[in-house]
Amino acid sequence: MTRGTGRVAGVGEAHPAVDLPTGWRALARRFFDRPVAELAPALLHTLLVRREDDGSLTAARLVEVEAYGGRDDPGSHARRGPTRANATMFAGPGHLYVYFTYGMHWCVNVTARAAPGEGAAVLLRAAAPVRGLDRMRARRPTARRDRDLCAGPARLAGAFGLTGAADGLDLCAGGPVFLATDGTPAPARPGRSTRIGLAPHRCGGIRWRWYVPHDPYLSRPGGS
DNA sequence: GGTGTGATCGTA
DNA sequence: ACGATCACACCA
Repeated sequence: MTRGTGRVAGVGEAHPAVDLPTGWRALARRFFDRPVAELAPALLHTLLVRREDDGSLTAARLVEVEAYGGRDDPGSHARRGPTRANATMFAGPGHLYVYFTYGMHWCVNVTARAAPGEGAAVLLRAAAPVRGLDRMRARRPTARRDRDLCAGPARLAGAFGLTGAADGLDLCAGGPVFLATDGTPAPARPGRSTRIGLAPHRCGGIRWRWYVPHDPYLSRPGGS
């Protein structure tokens, strides 16, 4: 699968126009074109949306994200410059960066502005399902409760059927995957912590995880 | 509710 | 070797 062509596995060619529910609007390039630590908390309460093959929408509201930067960020895939696997982190703001980890899981990021020659992206860690719950359940039969469908980066990727085939997709080109807002603002006082799952020497003391306080759909209870 | 562990493979 | 993880077993 070619990168960034507006195609996703199991999905046809990019569709130029998407009929969104009343009050929803797709996020434009300028939304993503800012420093990653500013973009990340601004993504809370926005909607990840996928237009399925049959025209139906799968959507979930983001409640937990993490920022990953460039050479100065010891926890980032981009810390050592571009490689085959992390190339999309260097593709400019508003692209989908999907990577493979632990030999079996996919995780989804949204790229942000970065310094010249550097990369940056926001890991989508958890979301509250909004539409297409049946399809999410079909893709994730091991999820016992609906609150487990998108509670975790690999779970979220699984619920949306996003794999390496979606890596490099442009989120601002009318393609099958994009972000939208229904007018719900990001929390004025988001929860904040260090990032999850990083080896101690890679944390760098950086508190680049943001989440919606007390939200039931977080990847870990209580959020902190 | 919590903790501990095996699975599994592309990349460096 | 090592992961920006998950599901399940087991204990409480």
